[in-house]
Amino acid sequence: MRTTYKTRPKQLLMTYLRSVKGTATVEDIHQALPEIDVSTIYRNLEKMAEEGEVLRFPDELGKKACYQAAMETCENHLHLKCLKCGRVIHLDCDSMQEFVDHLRERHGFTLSYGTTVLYGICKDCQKKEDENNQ
Amino acid sequence: MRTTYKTRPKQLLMTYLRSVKGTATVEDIHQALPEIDVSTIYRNLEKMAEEGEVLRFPDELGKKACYQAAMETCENHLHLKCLKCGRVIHLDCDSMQEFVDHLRERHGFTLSYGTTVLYGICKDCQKKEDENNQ
DNA sequence: TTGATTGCAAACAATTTGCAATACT
DNA sequence: AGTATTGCAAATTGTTTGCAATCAA
Repeated sequence: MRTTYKTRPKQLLMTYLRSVKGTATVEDIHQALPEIDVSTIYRNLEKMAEEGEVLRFPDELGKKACYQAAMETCENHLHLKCLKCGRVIHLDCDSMQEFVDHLRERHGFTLSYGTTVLYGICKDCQKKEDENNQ
Repeated sequence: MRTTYKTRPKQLLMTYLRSVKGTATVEDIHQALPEIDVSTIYRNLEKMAEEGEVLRFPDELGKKACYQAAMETCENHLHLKCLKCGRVIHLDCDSMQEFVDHLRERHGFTLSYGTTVLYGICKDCQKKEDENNQ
């Protein structure tokens, strides 16, 4: 019989996470809620992530975790990063939606969310490269 | 005038990375090449990643980095992770290829590589859920 | 009251940095 | 010779854990 207590730290944590637009690192959270110990933050986030209340992502460099409150309408973020110029292209919803539909139709998989960066060469850099090779 | 020396550690590193099918962690590399100090491995990998010679990914948990020699044909990894059962579905190449083509046609973006996990509900869990709601 | 949860401090793991010694050209 | 690069050791950063004190039910 595993009971769960509704404690102050937990409530503050969720309130804070829900108030944040995007993702927050443990450091962000601890700065916003200095009265809560980092170990408590880590412990709760892990549990909440297991239960699907919050989502966990690796940060851009894979060095720390980012958390985000799981919303009803969790946006799918998809970015295309050019290996040459570093430009980040935000993939529009239609392109994403098509892919989401494809996943459902062909794989029976209902996408809830995803954050990722795809690396490649963008249009402009490709053009430049082509011109140089001419 | 920034010159670059072709040193033994660098060569061993690249040879090793190219011999590995997928990605390798710094630990993997250091175990394979114990004569090279980890700091040297880190320093070189960072430089190589900047120059595009190797690719850097966060590992599954976002706790450490994985590196991979940048190949001509760099496989795109795409996994679908079910939020319910945790099952990981490996997305087949065709689905991926379609998406890659779409990116090129519609966005002029040439995808080099990408590693990501998309979270959602898999077919089986959906079925179970539907049955329960009936 | 009883077990879940917290804060603190110490442990761990991954990565980075300073610096003197060494290797490359 | 002169600079880039290395190995080593120490420092940093992100995360986890043990444990006694505290809190929620």
